[in-house]
Amino acid sequence: MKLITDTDFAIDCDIQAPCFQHLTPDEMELIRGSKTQVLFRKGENLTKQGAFTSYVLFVTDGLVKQFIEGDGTRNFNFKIIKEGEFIGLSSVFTDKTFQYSSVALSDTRAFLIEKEVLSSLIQTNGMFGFNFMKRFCNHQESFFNTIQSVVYKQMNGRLADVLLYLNDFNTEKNKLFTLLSRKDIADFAGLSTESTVKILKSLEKDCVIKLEEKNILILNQDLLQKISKNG
Amino acid sequence: MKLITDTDFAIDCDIQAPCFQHLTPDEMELIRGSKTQVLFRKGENLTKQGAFTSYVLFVTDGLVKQFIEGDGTRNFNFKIIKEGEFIGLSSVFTDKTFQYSSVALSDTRAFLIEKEVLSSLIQTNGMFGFNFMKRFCNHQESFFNTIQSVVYKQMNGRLADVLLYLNDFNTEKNKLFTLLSRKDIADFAGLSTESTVKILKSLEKDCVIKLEEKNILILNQDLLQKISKNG
DNA sequence: ATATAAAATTGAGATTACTCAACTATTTTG
DNA sequence: CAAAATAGTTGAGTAATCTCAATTTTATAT
Repeated sequence: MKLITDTDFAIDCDIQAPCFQHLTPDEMELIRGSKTQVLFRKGENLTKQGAFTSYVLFVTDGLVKQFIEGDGTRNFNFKIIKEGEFIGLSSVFTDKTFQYSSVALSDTRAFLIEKEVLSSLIQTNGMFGFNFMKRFCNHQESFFNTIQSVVYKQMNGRLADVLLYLNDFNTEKNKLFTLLSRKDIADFAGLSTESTVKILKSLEKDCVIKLEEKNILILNQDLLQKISKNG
Repeated sequence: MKLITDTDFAIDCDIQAPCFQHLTPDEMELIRGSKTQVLFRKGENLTKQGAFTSYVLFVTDGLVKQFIEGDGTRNFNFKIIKEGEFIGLSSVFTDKTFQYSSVALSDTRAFLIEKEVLSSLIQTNGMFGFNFMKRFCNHQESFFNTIQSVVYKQMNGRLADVLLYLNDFNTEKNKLFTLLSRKDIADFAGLSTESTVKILKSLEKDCVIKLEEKNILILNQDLLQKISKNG
């Protein structure tokens, strides 16, 4: 965890983020004064489940996985965070401790904003507050899909869902799949690593996907969506 | 669905609800003007998954189950709502349609508030907005527990979790368990009805619970909590 | 009150997905 | 670069949970 001294870069970032648009210059200055930018190395924790929350993170570069820690051997991965997204929003309103852990999948830049500052801005600037909450809601929406997948579907459908979800983050710039282990993918689907490997291989045999080293290419998106529905 | 004309009662309710404390008299009048009170009979839908959201509900009396609709034969019940709680808060910020269904377990009184009114209040009255958001967050918090239970635990642990959760609503006035079928309980735990019945019977044999008609008495809360942990 | 429908219960068998063990491939470290 | 550690793969056996069918109980309607 290394501090970045280049404040120009940091200031650029917060000005560009759409959620900061409704702030007055004074309010913007308040944010600037209370934030610090941090570089998280691949594998480092941005949040730790159970730890006290004193700040909110805003990711400006990199990829992060969010997960619920289980009994030690198992985690449940529920979200990938990319640049332009917040981590730990609920701490502003209610949480004393983080409900989940977050780990950088690649070197990740984020700035940390004291939650008291955000809290007071939300209360004094209703427009900012409303947009901030909008963001928070969007975060939560995906939980319904996650629960649907985990509760109703079985192995193939769940893994299909996960592949489709992860594929959206698999760009030229950031090849998400190459950053994830088989266990990571299994933890997204709530399956054992072995089952995950077996299904991946079987999907490859059926020409739905192509496994090249760690990267995964989706060859037949339609079929994968069908598997997601019927699973 | 029958309109209640007794507005005095309705006005009493909104004044008493703690979340309406930070409103000015004018703002309160805005709420009064935009709301209508409705009586939902047992079994009626308060919200229907997929339907357009035009209002938020505030329950003043009765018990409601919230659930995600599955493939037709299966639902996943994730929450019980009692008096003093909102339904459909996220629609104020983002949702065009309801993400879940809600059905009255007993005759339920609720008032409906146009979401545009709440939306503008949140933006003009930051304090109200902040408290409103706090409420919304508390609603969402339980999702982490739900996911934990569903993903990590097996039958006994999941059912134990569900019994402990439901038991908190099982008061003298409102005997929740008598309003729930075995399938309802199964849908909370994400189990088949048959498995649920078998575990209930086995818990009764071990003197952890007592089944009297539809009501369920928890005899050994500590043991149930242990089962929840180890399951 | 009786007939009918719905819900609860029970057991047997089938299915799903996991665990374990062995092995191979890849990555990391001295 | 070699050795060790980690990650990925595969198959066989096992455990968990579901499905189905039969039966009993409870609720509803005529």
